[in-house]
Amino acid sequence: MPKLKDQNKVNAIHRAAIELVTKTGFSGLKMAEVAKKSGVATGTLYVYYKSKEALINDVYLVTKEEIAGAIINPEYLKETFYETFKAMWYGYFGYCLQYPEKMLFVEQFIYSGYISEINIAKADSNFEPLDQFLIQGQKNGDIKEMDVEIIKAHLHGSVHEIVKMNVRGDIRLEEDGMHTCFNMAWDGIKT
Amino acid sequence: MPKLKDQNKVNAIHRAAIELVTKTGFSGLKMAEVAKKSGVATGTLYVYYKSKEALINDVYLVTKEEIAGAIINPEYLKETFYETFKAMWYGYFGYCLQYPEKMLFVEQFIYSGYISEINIAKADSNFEPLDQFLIQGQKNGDIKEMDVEIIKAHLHGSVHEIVKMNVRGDIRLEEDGMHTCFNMAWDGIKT
Amino acid sequence: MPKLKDQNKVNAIHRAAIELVTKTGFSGLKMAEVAKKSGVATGTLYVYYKSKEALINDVYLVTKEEIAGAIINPEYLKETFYETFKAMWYGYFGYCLQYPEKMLFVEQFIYSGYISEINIAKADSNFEPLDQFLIQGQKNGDIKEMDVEIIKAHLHGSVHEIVKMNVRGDIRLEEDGMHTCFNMAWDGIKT
Amino acid sequence: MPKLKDQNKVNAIHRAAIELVTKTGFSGLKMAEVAKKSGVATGTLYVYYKSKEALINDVYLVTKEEIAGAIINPEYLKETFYETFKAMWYGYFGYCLQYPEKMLFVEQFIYSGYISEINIAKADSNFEPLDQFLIQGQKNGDIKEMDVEIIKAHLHGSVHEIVKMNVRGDIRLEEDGMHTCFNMAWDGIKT
DNA sequence: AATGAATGAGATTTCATTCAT
DNA sequence: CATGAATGAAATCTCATTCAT
Repeated sequence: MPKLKDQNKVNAIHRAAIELVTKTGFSGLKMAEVAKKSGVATGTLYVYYKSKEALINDVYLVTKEEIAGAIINPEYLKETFYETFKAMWYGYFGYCLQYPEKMLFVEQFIYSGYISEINIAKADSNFEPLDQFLIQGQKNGDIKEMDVEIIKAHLHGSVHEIVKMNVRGDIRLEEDGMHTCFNMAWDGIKT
Repeated sequence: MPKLKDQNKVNAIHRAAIELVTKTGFSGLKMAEVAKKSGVATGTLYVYYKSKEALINDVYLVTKEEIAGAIINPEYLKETFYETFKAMWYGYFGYCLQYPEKMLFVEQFIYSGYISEINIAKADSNFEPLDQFLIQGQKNGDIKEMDVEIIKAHLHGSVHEIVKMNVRGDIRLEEDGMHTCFNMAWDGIKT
Repeated sequence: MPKLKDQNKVNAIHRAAIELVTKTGFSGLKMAEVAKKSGVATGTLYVYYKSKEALINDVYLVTKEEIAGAIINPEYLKETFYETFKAMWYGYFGYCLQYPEKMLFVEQFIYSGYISEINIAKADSNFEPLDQFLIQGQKNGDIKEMDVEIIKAHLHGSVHEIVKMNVRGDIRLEEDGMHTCFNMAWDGIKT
Repeated sequence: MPKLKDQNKVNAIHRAAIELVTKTGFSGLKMAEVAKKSGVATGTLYVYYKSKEALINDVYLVTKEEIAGAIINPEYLKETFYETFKAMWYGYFGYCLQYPEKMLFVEQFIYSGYISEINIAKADSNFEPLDQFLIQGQKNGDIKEMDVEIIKAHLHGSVHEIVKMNVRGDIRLEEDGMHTCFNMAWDGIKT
């Protein structure tokens, strides 16, 4: 969490960190480069964060919140479970396609050696409503009965890997392809 | 690839590297620690590999081959597509459950900043037969029509995330749970 | 020397610098901490002093003057050399007991790497009358014949070390102990 | 304490650190300079010590032991308390004259901000025999009755300040001067 | 004058790699 | 081949000082 103010700078620093991690991995993330890319002096990074670790953890937290927002959105509430789920899935898939760096950052973070357990828990709490939604779907007989964590893992694992393929250029996702992906997701979990 | 011989040492070095990467990520992998954990001197690492990058790439290649072997196995060939697929899926899932460090190593490698493109291609070539198998399934109308890469991404993304949950202790997979996971996978891709 | 005015702030800055030096040494003295402890902004320190060195030198000079005043005091002039000396010694000892931070600051200053030779000489000039007094004592046969600088070194070295013990809590000085200390001092220099 | 070996290097590092501290104070001690002066690479310093603080603490400990050896020496044991004390005093005074850097290092260390309490206690334990000797002298009525710590403080405070004067060139100690200094010391503590 | 965020030179520390033994 | 102490380039971090407000 930033010590002081100037949200513009905080944003620029976050953006720089995320992009650099995506390009070179956590091992390649250098404070000097973050500084340069975000247009501040190295010392300034330490005005906002007490260490590289703190910076990375903050980026994680903020990004996770953003991701939660891409899934959990009042506009996505529809008549049926299916329709709501579909809106959420497309929300998430679209987010990942648009911001694959953020998706990658978050994914790699957990195995980066920079984890703060407290932050993980804090970040996870943003997804509470999603859990509730899925549990309701199970009660209504819409989707398979099993640990909600597994369902979420199955769903986002699939999304992530597909988006990664797309980013790497190994595939080229068309409108159609996306729908088939959704069908795989839905067919997998529906009863 | 190792410069010289003594397969025992090579194995010990691989094991150490994999375990350490899982614990601290690539950013945290230190040659000194690899040496200590594998019971050799730092200098010795450079007898076997010309650099950290070379070591990591070799571990990647060897592990990818091992993984391919866990999926593509003559014993898994059955009467029907479904049965063969099932055997393969369980083969992979079982491998990941048993060696999550290897699964994680391989997964993170691509975004580690240590990639050698040549190695990636070489590693991927091991999975050719799997592609053929899936394409045949599509021709036969067993599974959905779409880019095979996407199907693979969908499947292994799901497996990885579920295994990671299990490793972290967020869920506890029983015999039953595994079957439901398989059903999610199969229901997702079947026609 | 302060650039401008507001004696309250100057005093607060001095106090802060002295206390911090006592706690962490000159190597640990940070302008940011001086600012915080004295209740001003870092920038303000540079309104009053052109550099850290200038600040430290000013504190040194002012404190040395204060110390001279604790020793050289018209009220201390008595009938005999012994009585005057005794009054001075108690004056100095009492001062050091009351302001050990100032004593320590001054003591460490010389080896701090922040010395300005001019300031040292200026500070020393305050002690001229003490030199005269001691020389007179030698002429009268009250105290041993030897370089006055040595006598002063002997006396204040003793006082400082005893006070430091007391500050550290290694000893607990009572009224009695102080008298014995004085006797050590006097017996050492008397003829 | 050194991690590994090569006592030559350890000695060179110690010597460099002591000389540099004497010249520029603790604030001026730079690892790069210690490395250069002792003829090793900066990295090598960290092979021997885990931090600047550890290095400084080790120098302190070793130097304190050396100092204890300069005072507590079987050859100094004489017929009378007076004679033994005299030998010890000259031993210490001589040591300080010969190695003023070490004396200064030790003196400044305590207020350097680099103290490790454990080390202080460990270093002090070397002086146990001296305490015993002084206590015996009090029992025999040779010297004044008072806390031994105060006597030691009085004595070494005097020695240090006189030696410092000499080093600075403010005085020039002759054979004679030294004897007078001893007389001040002895007259001060004798009964 | 006063502020405190921003700076960047410079310090400490790390770690992949080398090399004498 | 094996070793591990030594290296030094490069990274992280600090902090005196500046400067826009």
